[in-house]
Amino acid sequence: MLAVLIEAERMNAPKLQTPAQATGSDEGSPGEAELRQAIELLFFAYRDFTGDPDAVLAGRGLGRAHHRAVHFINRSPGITVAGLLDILRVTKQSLNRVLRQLIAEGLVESREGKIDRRQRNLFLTEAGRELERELSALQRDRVGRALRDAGPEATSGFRDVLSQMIDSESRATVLDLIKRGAA
Amino acid sequence: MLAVLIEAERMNAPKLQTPAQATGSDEGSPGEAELRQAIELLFFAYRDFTGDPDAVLAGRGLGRAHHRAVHFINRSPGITVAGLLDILRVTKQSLNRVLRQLIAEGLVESREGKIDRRQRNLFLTEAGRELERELSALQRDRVGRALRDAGPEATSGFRDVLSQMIDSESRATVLDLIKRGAA
DNA sequence: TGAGATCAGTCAACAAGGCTGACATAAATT
DNA sequence: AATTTATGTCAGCCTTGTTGACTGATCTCA
Repeated sequence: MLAVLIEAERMNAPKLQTPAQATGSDEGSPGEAELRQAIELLFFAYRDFTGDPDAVLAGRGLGRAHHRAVHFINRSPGITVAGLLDILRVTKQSLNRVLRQLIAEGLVESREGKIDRRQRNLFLTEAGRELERELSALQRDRVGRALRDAGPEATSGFRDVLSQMIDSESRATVLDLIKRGAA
Repeated sequence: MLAVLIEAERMNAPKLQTPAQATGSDEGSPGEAELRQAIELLFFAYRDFTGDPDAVLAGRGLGRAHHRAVHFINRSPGITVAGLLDILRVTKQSLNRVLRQLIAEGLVESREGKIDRRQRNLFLTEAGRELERELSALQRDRVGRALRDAGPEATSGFRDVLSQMIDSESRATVLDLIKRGAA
């Protein structure tokens, strides 16, 4: 194994090519090779980013879908099912399966809406908050370390690029959602 | 629907909070709210990033797993099954199912290794290359536009942060893999 | 040369988490 | 009173991951 990959030096991580010269594109616009690198970087980074929580969740018989629900319920306690559907963009059947499990395991509580009694307001129980803290601690460690090591300039570049990657029609809405805290 | 999200102004995307003051962390290290924002940004951006190709693939009866295989075969023509397993980190049964379909559809060709006849060297057929071009064009458009709009400074910050997010044990190896082109 | 390791492929069974379609109920709205 | 909305649920399907067991061909090494 590792056939292709063995001989890489483990220390001093090789810097990726810098924008300018590297891939020939005359101006500031990224060349083909640069784009491929960015795309692959996204793939590998995202894989490791989701890897830590996945491992914890697997031990509990839960999956990434549960993590997403727990994250957004923690973030906006009392969020309705429809609100969560909007954010996650899955079908209600899909979400419902996840919520049912979370409620059965005592991680999430569903209360009848006070203004509109058809709605259900979702909350984490203490056990749910504990799980959330465990999962987010892992991701905050990883992301926090990356941002710190890369520095504040890089951090703002990272944010700018990711923001621009969001569908332009929903960008403002999504960024606004992200910007507001728990609310 | 969109209950929570409606009233966001669509124009002039709201800037996320800036590192310094915003979340109280005394020094340059990111605060809790900043980290949550970065994590959510990653989630939303990655979702849209994978959305374009997913839509095309769905029309062909293929999925994201096929995309990954096609991408890395295109990138390293002649790669062996073991090499691909190493990169994708899935089981050979899982990969084999995907490869079998790709070969059956005439998108991938598997040739007996010349040096080691146990190995199989994988190549895209012309149809495979065409699909690859279609898929990567979508992603290159999105990522290219994002990098261009965010500028070269942001681009390098984006790369730095993502690089730091990769597991430190495999970072050098992975970055080296990314850095080399098709080779 | 012969034993054992390695590369690839396969079968079977299972689980997570997407999806569609059809329906039911309670509550709100018109 | 009729209709719409919010939620929940049943049933069935698909993709893509998993484990475990086993085969055949080929390479390597003692």
